[in-house]
Amino acid sequence: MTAIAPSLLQELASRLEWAGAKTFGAVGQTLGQTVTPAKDLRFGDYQCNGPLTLAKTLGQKPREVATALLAALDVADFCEAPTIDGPGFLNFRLKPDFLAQRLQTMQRGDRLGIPPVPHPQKIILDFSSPNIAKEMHVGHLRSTILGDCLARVLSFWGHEVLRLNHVGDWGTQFGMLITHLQTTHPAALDQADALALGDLVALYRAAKARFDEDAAFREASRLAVVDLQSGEPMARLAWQLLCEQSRREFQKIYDGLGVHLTERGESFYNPYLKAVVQDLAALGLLQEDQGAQCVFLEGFLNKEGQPLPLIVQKSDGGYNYATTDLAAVRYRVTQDRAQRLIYVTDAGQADHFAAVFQVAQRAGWLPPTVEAVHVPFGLVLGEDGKKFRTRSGDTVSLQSLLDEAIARAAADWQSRNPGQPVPEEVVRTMAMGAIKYADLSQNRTSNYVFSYDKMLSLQGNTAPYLLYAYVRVQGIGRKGDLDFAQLADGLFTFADETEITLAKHLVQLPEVLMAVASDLYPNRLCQYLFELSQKFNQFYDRLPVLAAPEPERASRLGLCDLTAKVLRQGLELLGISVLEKM
RNA sequence: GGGGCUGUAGCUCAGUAGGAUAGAGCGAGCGCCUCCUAAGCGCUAGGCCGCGCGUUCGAUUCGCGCCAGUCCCGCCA
Repeated sequence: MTAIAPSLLQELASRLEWAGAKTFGAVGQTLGQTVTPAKDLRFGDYQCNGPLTLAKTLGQKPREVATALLAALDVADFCEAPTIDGPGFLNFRLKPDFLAQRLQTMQRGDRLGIPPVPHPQKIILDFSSPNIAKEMHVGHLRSTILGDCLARVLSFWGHEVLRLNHVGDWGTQFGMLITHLQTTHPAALDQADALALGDLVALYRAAKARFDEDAAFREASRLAVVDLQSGEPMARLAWQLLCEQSRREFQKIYDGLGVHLTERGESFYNPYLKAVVQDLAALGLLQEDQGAQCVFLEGFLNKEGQPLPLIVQKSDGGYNYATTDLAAVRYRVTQDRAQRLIYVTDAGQADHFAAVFQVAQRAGWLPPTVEAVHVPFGLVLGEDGKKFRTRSGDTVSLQSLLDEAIARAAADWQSRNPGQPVPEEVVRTMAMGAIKYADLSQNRTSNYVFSYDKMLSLQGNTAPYLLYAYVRVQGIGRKGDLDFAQLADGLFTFADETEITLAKHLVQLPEVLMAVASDLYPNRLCQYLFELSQKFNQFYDRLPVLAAPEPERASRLGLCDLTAKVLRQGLELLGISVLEKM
């Protein structure tokens, strides 16, 4: 008997695929893709609806298809005999013996029994990407949190993940800013930290306003960009000072969130921009339109039905973000040798990335062997359902948002523990966990309503609820004081339904982590962990652990220990640290 | 005007390669601590799955058309 895959879903899929092919030929192979976790636990643990669909193609009755399939299907090593129910559903139930054995495997391994993928990929994950000379704001929060979580999950599977911070450190805004500073704060151009970053942000706004209304200023700014791009020393120095200052501010936030990134900003690709345009021209993809160099897109039409252009060189000869992104794709494929490019940016950039990927493919820079994918996400809204802003209408700086979450978590803790000193680490962990979990637990494609009260709540699908479940389970483990390394086989026995329910949930971890790695939806992992906590709490409520007789006591301690390990690992993959006491 | 995303319980949201009685949390009501942290658990109430048409044995899911919200739409990123 061959080994059973860590993902039982995948194991069932490949067995069904084999049995389907044997019974019905090529059309039967697709049966493997029709197995899902059971919708209702009364039906079993996994279900396959394939026979109903296949029956139509084959012109047979669904139940006949199911019966024929079962004759060729052997899952007896981990499932009870499958049943055919309703119009032709196949239902599978895991064998308790197998469950016990699988839990033991998870218990003993340092990776919860999940081996890394056999063929790791080089993956570039592009996320966070704030703009130099501006403060990070709530809009950067989702990219940073989502990107970090995806990086952690992909790394867990053994992929080589390069986390790139594609910071906005180049282009028109620097021309504006430098020109404005020349007249208002010349010291900032050649002395480090002459301005606070907050002032810099205000100055940036002022510069933008001048740029929009003052033609002379616009021209001066344009010349400043030219200076900068040609490497003129004074412009270069000013640019470096501004970048350094911003970088330090960003780092404070990344440190607070526990997020690591490699900075490789837009300026990095500057030397490659010219070649992008030249090579597009050589490939015959480039056309001039109103003075700009464009690639006309397939499938993107304007209101007259004409193809829309992707501009890669402006009429003034400058390059833009499309050029940079094309150069980046090219560099990441040829120099970094990436096999998967992932961009975590807001949904508003969907068209832009679709256009860039299309042009890169047509130019041959993005071969079919490399997957490029935009991971879009919705807006962060305030509780009024409108864009998240301060009361005065400004965008909320990320630092103030994090500080506010910590302050509220501290106040909440104090109200429940009057007169006691507030444990800084506990409060910090809860606050950061709450912010991350609130974001990650929602389907990223929808807009998300930011609410301190909800994310910090101890009830419901929140980080504090999960952290508390972990604290409870660890409390038992400490008192139980069992050395699992010393225990022989046969640790797990199931006397009660809640134990089996918990056990079945625990063994589903691999298939959930696989789904997150392929579909890039972290909310699935959150859902899994929340359900795990609920199932653990039900078990905890119903059954004694420490006071139970052997062998139940050791088995239940084993379930507690494994639950703790899965919770800790799962939360770590979300970028959330656990607490031992609350 | 064109395109993307979204529309599911009072609120915040899951879910669906088309399938068995549509799920959870919060909020509301009721119950459970001589017992491992009650920051917990159980029960009850609450739904034309935005609207209409179509494909299908079967549509919340797929297609088309509306309606509403939101974002994007050649030289910002």
